[in-house]
Amino acid sequence: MLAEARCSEILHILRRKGFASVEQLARTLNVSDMTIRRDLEKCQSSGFLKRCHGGAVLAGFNQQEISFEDKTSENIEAKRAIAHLAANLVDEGMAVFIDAGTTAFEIAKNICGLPGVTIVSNDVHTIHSLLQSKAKLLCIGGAVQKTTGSAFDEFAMQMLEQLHFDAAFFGAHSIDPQHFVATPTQGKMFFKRKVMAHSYQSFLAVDASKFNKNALYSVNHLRDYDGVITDYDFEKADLDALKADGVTVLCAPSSGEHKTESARQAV
Amino acid sequence: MLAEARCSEILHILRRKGFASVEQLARTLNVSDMTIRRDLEKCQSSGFLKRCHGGAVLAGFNQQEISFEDKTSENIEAKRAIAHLAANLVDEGMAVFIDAGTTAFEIAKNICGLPGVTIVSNDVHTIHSLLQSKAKLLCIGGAVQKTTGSAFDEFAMQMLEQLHFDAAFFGAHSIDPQHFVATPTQGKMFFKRKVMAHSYQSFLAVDASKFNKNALYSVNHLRDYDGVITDYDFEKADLDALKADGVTVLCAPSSGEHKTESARQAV
DNA sequence: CATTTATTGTGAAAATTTGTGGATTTCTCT
DNA sequence: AGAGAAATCCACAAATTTTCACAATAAATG
Repeated sequence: MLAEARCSEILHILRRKGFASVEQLARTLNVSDMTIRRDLEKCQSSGFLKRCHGGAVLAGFNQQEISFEDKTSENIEAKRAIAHLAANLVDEGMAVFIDAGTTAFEIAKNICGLPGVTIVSNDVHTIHSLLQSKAKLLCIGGAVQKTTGSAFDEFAMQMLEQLHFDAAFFGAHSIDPQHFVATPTQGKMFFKRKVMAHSYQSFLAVDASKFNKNALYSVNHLRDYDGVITDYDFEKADLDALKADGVTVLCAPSSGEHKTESARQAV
Repeated sequence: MLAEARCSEILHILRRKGFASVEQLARTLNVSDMTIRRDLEKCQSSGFLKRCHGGAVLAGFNQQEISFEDKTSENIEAKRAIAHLAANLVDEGMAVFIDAGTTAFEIAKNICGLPGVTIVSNDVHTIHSLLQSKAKLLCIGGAVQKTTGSAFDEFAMQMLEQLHFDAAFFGAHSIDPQHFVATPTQGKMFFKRKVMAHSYQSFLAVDASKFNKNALYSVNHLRDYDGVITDYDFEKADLDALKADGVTVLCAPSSGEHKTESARQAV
């Protein structure tokens, strides 16, 4: 049986049962458990399932998935470092868009103390958490997706149409090897694009775990951002490839040295 | 059974029953109670349930969840009673607007379990607290007032313009002796009026403390509502005055007897 | 046909999860 | 308030799963 066929069989089983153990799958498909683990790893990075100790669950099967991942996120350190770096890009009085997700939220926490800053977000968690801060808050309305707590429907788009940000900070679901930013939801794709179109500057904040993964909907390219803030510890070759692609990288200190390639200062 | 699957099973049980004991879960899932405790701990940190001595309750329901509200509102008992009464006015599949404030929020908690219900609110607290519920959520966007956590600016008005509710539940700052509902902010006045204009039915939910107070902006009259839900223990003379004014009063049980004056059933 | 490349299996070390017994805390009831 | 019961927490051992490096196998290439 081909590897491809095995993967789709795994997904098929998972869709029926919701979850499956490594041992079970190995027995069913007549391969070693190591092979199953490698298959699961592959499927996970394309976003179809979520790996867990002993097996895997279908992505979105239990709503836990998202918040679980976020809350227990190991790389909260990296996110802090990224947020710290991002904060330098914001000045007093700016109107800043904060994307949904924990990475962007960390940035918001770092800048909400600046005088006269306005924070705009479509993420209920972000808005709710910043109620006690000094920042002015603007909540993007719309149907709220329960798993993420964010809105990105037509209402959100419509409100966006009437706004213009000094800067926008985006998170990302994944960045593929060709340096395209991707997301698993169509609505999010359109929404993110429109936010970018309505922002003077745009920055992408991604921790190392987001690289070399895939998702269905391609949002845009890394070069479309004024800066990509990350803690990923690039190989020299990778950095050269990024530079050749016209990508501006701002490396967060957590990964060691500062590797700021043609970094621009915010206005 | 996988740990992940076990956690989602726990949540599943909890959603059905509201509460589950450690012992019970351990028996059902064939694991030790220590394991269940560790699972509950995990689920709690992702906010899906609230741990308590002997077991766990579903987050967003009973007591615990409203702990932050508790401090701001003394007469939570009355609000519960009012909310309970209000819940009878809502049926499956309805689209319901929930006003900003703790009274209306209590109502939201009471109806968010109904199948197919859509909750619409301009209150960040309400939306945020209902993320774990079954209800569909629509967040009214706009500039968020820090003190109340709600939006009622032009953006909010604009979004409202495109919505139509089956029912709207309002709170109130004050009700003056002439039975006019008042609020201290101009924006809120216009907003509330527009919500009412866009709702098939409108109900006012007010605890006893709101009566015979004043505020600058007069929103409308008690008779403009399809029902006024309260725990206020009216004198006979007061009730007659209200009836003479054409007001429909629905008294919540907390104040003793049911005094439902020409109460209407919801569609 | 030899060589490279990708895929799969194997075993040992590392990490994670689970159960157990005993100390500690919390709850209940007088 | 205090005794007794129940539940929780803690630390450690046992079992299971994962990871890593490397060997074996199969497929592809020149």
